[in-house]
Amino acid sequence: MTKIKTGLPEEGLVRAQRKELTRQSLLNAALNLVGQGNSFTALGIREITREAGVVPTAFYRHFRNTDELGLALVETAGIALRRMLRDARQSGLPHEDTIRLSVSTYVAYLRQNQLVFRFITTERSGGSRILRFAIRNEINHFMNELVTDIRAVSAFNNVSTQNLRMVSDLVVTTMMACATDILDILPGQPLVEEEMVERLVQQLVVVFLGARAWSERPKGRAEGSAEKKDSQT
Amino acid sequence: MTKIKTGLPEEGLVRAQRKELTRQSLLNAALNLVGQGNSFTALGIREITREAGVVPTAFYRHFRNTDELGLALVETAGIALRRMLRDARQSGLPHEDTIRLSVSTYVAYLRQNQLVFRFITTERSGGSRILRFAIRNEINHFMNELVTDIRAVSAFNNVSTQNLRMVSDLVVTTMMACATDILDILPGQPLVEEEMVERLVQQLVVVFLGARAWSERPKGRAEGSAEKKDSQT
DNA sequence: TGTACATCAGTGAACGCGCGTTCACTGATGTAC
DNA sequence: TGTACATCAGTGAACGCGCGTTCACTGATGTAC
Repeated sequence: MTKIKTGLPEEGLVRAQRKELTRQSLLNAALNLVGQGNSFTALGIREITREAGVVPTAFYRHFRNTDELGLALVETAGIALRRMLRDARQSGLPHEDTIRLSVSTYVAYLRQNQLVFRFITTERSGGSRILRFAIRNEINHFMNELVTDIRAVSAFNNVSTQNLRMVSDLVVTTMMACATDILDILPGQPLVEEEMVERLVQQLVVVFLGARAWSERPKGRAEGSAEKKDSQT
Repeated sequence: MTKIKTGLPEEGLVRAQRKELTRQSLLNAALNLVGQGNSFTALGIREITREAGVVPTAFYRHFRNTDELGLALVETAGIALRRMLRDARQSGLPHEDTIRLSVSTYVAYLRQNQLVFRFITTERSGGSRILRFAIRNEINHFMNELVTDIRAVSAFNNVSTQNLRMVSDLVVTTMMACATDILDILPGQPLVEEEMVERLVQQLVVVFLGARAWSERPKGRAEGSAEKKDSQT
């Protein structure tokens, strides 16, 4: 009998593909459990494999321990973040409408990758040391890209890199904090979410206004003496 | 034989006092374990009692479960926060030097109550639902007091409460994020800490500059049309 | 003050349970000829 | 194409261990008279 290639999932897949499928179901199982309110740190191998529908020992074919699985999840989150930035890079100026648009993109991604983001926000400070640093690293990458993006905006092209980093850090912190809040509200409360999104928009506007004022302040002239540029190209 | 009252600890204490001592050693044990890098959520009763030097079953004389102990810790943190605000309330204007002073107070408190704050920052997003909400509640209290304090500053006395809350939320978020970072660096790196403190100061300055610009922006006139007041009484 | 009884913080044995990890296995898939 | 062997993802039994919780207890402390 020759190989049958049907359109069904599971059938007609090579061994490596089936293995990858199991791996994914383990990752999804962990995310689902975290989504149900469990702390990832407290998850056990048996718990995860039970949720994934495989035998406990199958776990070891894919990961050495739960930390290794966690690192794989961090990578997933990093990919999502980078994808988001690519999508958001259509806009330019940090004015209120642009910010509102970017925030919309952001919140949409939060909702779309709810479980991964919940994992990130909870384990960023609560997880094991290795996990925390991996996540912080991923967020740093995100911040660096943000620096590049902000630099592209004419209003900020005379600000020192160091100050840009400081501001970007502030922006990212604000966004992450909001993610925690949004992901914690129950699904049936769209009004609360709207309020939170509006608050985030306002806070980011405040930050950017402050950043402009900062770059124009008389004291630290190291960053270049900018004249007021109400650039709205 | 009559009661002997010596100056020694443990001796000459009434039963209730001895009980309170054990309770405190349970709380401290949990904090120490969290400080050693453990996630509070993953702590067990046996682990805590072992660290405290009592038998596992003694735990139940004080708490029904670890969540109840966690709530007691949240309360401790709340007290520390309020004490800090009282200390910091000596200053007035949100200018760079004042902010630097407040931040110094803040960081000193962080160091002084290192374990409690580490507990707060890790469990704020990583703990059980009940714990997360208790912590958020405590932080909200903190924020409300901050609103009152900021309102007292002349430069902001014409800003709507809603906007003040939005800005205060931003301030608190920034401070908490910095706490996470500072508490995560190793003890022997004072330089890194200095940098982090300086960054926090700058970020808060940016936020307050932004807040002033926001309250003066032409769009939303609901907050009152403030003239520039470079108030440095 | 002294005595007799009550309280209750902390003890220690015991329980059933789920955990992580080992091991030898099975049988479908892959490979060499 | 067919055959014979190798690989290896997933299985299932078994292990020793620490867990949370129960229970009856002990003996110092507290209270009533």
